[in-house]
Amino acid sequence: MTNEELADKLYDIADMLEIEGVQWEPRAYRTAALTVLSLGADISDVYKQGKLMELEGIGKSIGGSIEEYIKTGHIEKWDKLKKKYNIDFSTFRKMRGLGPKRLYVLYKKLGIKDVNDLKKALEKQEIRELSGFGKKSEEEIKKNLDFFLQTDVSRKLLGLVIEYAEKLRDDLAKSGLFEKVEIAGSTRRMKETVGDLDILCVSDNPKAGMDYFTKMKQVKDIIVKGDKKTSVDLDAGLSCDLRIVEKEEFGAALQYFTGNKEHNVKLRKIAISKGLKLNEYGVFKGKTRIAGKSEAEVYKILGLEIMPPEMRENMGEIEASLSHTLPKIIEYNEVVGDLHVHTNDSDGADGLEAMVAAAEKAGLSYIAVTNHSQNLRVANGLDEDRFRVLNKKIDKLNEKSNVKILKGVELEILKDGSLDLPSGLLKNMDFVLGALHQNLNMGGEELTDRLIKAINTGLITSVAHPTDRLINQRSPLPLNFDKVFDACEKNDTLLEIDGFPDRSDLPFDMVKEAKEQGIRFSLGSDSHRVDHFKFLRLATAIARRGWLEKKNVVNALKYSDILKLRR
DNA sequence: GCCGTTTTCGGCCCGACTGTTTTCAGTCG
Repeated sequence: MTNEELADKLYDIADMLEIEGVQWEPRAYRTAALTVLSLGADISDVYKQGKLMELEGIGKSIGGSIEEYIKTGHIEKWDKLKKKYNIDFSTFRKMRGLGPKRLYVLYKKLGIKDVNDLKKALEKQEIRELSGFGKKSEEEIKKNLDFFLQTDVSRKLLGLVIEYAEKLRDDLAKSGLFEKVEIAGSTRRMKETVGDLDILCVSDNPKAGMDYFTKMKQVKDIIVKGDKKTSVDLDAGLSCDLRIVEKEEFGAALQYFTGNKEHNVKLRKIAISKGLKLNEYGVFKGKTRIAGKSEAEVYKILGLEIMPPEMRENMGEIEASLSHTLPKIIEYNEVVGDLHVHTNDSDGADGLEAMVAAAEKAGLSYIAVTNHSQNLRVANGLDEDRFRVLNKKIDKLNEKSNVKILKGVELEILKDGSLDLPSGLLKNMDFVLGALHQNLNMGGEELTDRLIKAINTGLITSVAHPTDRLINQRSPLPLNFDKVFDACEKNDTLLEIDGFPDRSDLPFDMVKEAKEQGIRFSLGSDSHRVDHFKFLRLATAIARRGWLEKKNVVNALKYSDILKLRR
């Protein structure tokens, strides 16, 4: 049983209760479902620790249902409701345009249970005959179904859309129709994955602005179009909301559309407790706007210090802000080196000199060249002799290079926890990334012991991409991270934040946890070619989302100091 | 059904857009 499966059940119950016309329960179930979804840990572990009821939005009744589901695999309430409403809600939730109420009408009148039934009914043009529907509704549903069936609905990787989003922003700005253009939403928070793009503009001619937007070459289809809000599908396979507001509203709107949702809900409640109202147009006392021009002004009037967008995930930042204990998180320009770089000596595409030149162009003052070790044959891993040759080459290049090069390795941690290269060589390396790549089909406990044994050699500087997850492709390894963190703390071993888009590993919530235990981090782009250095920015974003300060990140050290990391 | 910086009872974020409705419900974010 996964958190996602449980969340689906809870969302189903919410949908079915909404059909029943029940007043507030659906909201409670949705809150609980979201809590389960965004939980860092496995829900059954939380249950075993007896901490279910401590979770936000989970009380006696829903907590009981979760317990029932963990123990039996069923929730009686769900079973009962599902007998009345045998609809494939979870699939329809991923499709746009049909909510519980209209799904129920389709179910009752036409017997539509799932996407296949819907397709048939559309072919027969039955839907337009229903009261409350019409020709336009039917066409809209068909359009949404086609889009759903053709498009990969999973969230896109930030690293693959951020430049596209920035170009879209710049193209809008170049039109001259907008006073301001700003990216908001999860892209502004630098979340690892992005569902759609949110762009916020100021213009005194919204009609012309929206016309320009909907005619841009990136726009494939218009979903809704108004003066304040327009939604479109883009050629990049994701949708985009454009909002246009007045200058005086810009800060409130930027705050609102940056989110995340739970962060905003909490802010609104604070506003209410102060007798104020917060919406995307400002902070209001009665009907008078008392703030809204800038984000800082909005936070200040609510009694909060503003925090960077990366921190706005309702992970304690509002409480820290209220108590004036927000950390000063690391700035992008404070990261001066990249500590995970490959060359064509192992599986990179470009040579050492080219990579160093690209690093200089990226404004870096040093890089660690960390090619794979011999056992990773698929990546052309290097043996001891080849490393000695490469290291000599690095020493020579270092004499004339502006960008300093650390002699490194991304070292295989073998099946039994031993290291893939002799310790004599490793002791002369400047930076050793320990990595698990092979023989991963063992139990969590064995895997944890294997990694800890390697850490305890004291020869590993940093643990590469610690969970080994690949977003949308591969689950994290079943490691016991409490134990791994303890081992890192004891050996003063770093954890890596790998910024390669589908890795984004360590994930930000675990970064925050490890930081609280005093562990330090290394950041790496995991570059395999000259244009990959841009991923260091994504690693830095994860560091910021995990509340890391300058002192927690070794990439903020000078070259001479980073050499001292090795004993 | 959940929750508490005026509350253990009585609230629950709130606005934009669309279609089919003649004043609003459904959906989305």
